[in-house]
Amino acid sequence: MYSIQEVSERTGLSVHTLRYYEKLGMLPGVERSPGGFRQYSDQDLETLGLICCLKNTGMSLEKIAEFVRLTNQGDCTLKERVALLSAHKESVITRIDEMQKHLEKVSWKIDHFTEKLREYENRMTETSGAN
Amino acid sequence: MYSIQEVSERTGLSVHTLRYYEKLGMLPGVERSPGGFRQYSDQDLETLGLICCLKNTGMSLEKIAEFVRLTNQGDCTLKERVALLSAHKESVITRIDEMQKHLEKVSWKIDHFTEKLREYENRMTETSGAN
DNA sequence: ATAGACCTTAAAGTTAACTCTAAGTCAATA
DNA sequence: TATTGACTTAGAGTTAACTTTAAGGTCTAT
Repeated sequence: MYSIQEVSERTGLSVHTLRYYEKLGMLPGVERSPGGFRQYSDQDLETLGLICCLKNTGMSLEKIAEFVRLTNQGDCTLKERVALLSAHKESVITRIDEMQKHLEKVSWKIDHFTEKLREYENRMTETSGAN
Repeated sequence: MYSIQEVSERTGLSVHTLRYYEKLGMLPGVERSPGGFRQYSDQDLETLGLICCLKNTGMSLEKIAEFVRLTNQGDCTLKERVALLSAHKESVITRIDEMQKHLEKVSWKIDHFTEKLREYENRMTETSGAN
């Protein structure tokens, strides 16, 4: 069992964010101590790991909460969960592909500016540093 | 020369967004008709193309505006611009890499759920559809 | 038994990037 | 010439994802 502070350190999410995620239904059923403190299980950490993966690949918190809800409904939602994750996977692959294309254009620009910079520095050298 | 409407269609940005970008300093010096309407040049479209590349690879509008300001200061900012774009390029490469790692974990989960789903469906078939 | 760290909830504030509204100007057309 | 529709500005509203604040309860070490 881990305190919210420990989980914060392990996941890199702030304690505020952890409570916020719970409120959004992204991490239901976290146990409480007699005093009402959250006590995270290894399973909770596991779930948080997947949540971070989904978040870091651009899934909205709302969608993640939907996925978690399905998970808690048991095996009868397995098909839906596979569909949800597969659709997400496809969209991420597409996005990475687009980013790579855009990045290529940025690379061309860098090359172009580097060339222009070389010319500019030559001009500066020819006029022996004046202006 | 293109009207804001035409530019909106060509770039996929809304007319609101185009004016907003201009207000943020991302596209200064767009010409105006006698009546005060914006008249975009081919150069403006070119600049918008780069802006979209930078935006779609995750650069903030503020950073893009900074880049455009440098551009308008002429060749003496070439070095800075190369540095800015190169740093951006590196960060995008890193981000793509991270996304691919996260995506791999999502793929494992899909495989795992698919396997569980197969087992689940077998159970359902064995009990000949009941429950 | 009490100080100080750490926990609680509810709700307001922040930031980025739009997105929309209001009130008015300009241009082509019936 | 009067209406329609595209354009103008300034500024308010929206959404996602936090982040902070307020007001207070709990735990641990002395």
